[in-house]
Amino acid sequence: MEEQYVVDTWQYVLSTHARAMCALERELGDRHGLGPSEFEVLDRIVLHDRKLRIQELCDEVHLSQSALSRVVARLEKASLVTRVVCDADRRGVYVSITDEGRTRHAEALPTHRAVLKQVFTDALTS
Amino acid sequence: MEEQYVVDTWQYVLSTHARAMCALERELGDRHGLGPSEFEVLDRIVLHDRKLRIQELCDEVHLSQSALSRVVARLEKASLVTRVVCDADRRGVYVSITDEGRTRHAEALPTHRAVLKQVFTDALTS
DNA sequence: AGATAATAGTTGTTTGTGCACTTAATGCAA
DNA sequence: TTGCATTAAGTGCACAAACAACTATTATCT
Repeated sequence: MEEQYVVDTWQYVLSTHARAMCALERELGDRHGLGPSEFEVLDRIVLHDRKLRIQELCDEVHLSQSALSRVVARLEKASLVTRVVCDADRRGVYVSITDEGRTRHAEALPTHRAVLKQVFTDALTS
Repeated sequence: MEEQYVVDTWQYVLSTHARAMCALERELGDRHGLGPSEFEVLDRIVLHDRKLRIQELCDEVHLSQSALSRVVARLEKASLVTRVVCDADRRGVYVSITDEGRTRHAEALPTHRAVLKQVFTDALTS
């Protein structure tokens, strides 16, 4: 693998990530009261259309288990998800989305996609 | 632009960024006592091969001005760079790399590239 | 069965980052 | 020159994230 390819790709990833994250934080935050991590968790649950274990979420969003635990705690406090102990394995916790959570996610989804589309478009034309 | 393209690209960026950042933090930290941001700043100065203004660095690394100010402060404390007030515009600050900084950067460079190469290779084969 | 290891999730602590604000210097207009 | 806006950089504060330590439950081994 070429050195220059590695450096260029990394530069692309860094710059895209920074601009998209920044824009998502602003837009999702201002318009829907959600952080990128909060949205991501809701999005995963909606995508799978079922309750998920913390660890399953851990595999999909790029957060440590402890960070994820706190994201879920914030979401629960905002009544967007509920936590229930799994009775097959009582160590585990299922996270379900509430109706309010579904609504909020549905509202935020177009914003999320629009921001990304904008960022990727800008990346091509600059 | 296709919705699916946007979602997939974003997923790629998120996952690559997370894995590379995590690995860089670990390897650069353990082996060279540098964070990714610290390395990035040193790398930019070496690349340009001259002292740079804080704001010039700001355009190249993806950090806020305040975060950058603190990175430079940490680097200065570690004697890897020096800060001198620009006498043309006395608001500005030049950041120069020290010999020790050059040495440390030269040591860390192969690690940095190797980590990225590894991450990108894994991404292709998984 | 009892002891030990392993796993799921939460909590304490530290650290890096962004935002808003401050300080200092420069540019510009009347 | 004076007054005011602008720009460069640093600082106080709040917050999210990672790491390590902890609790509770389950699996394993003798």
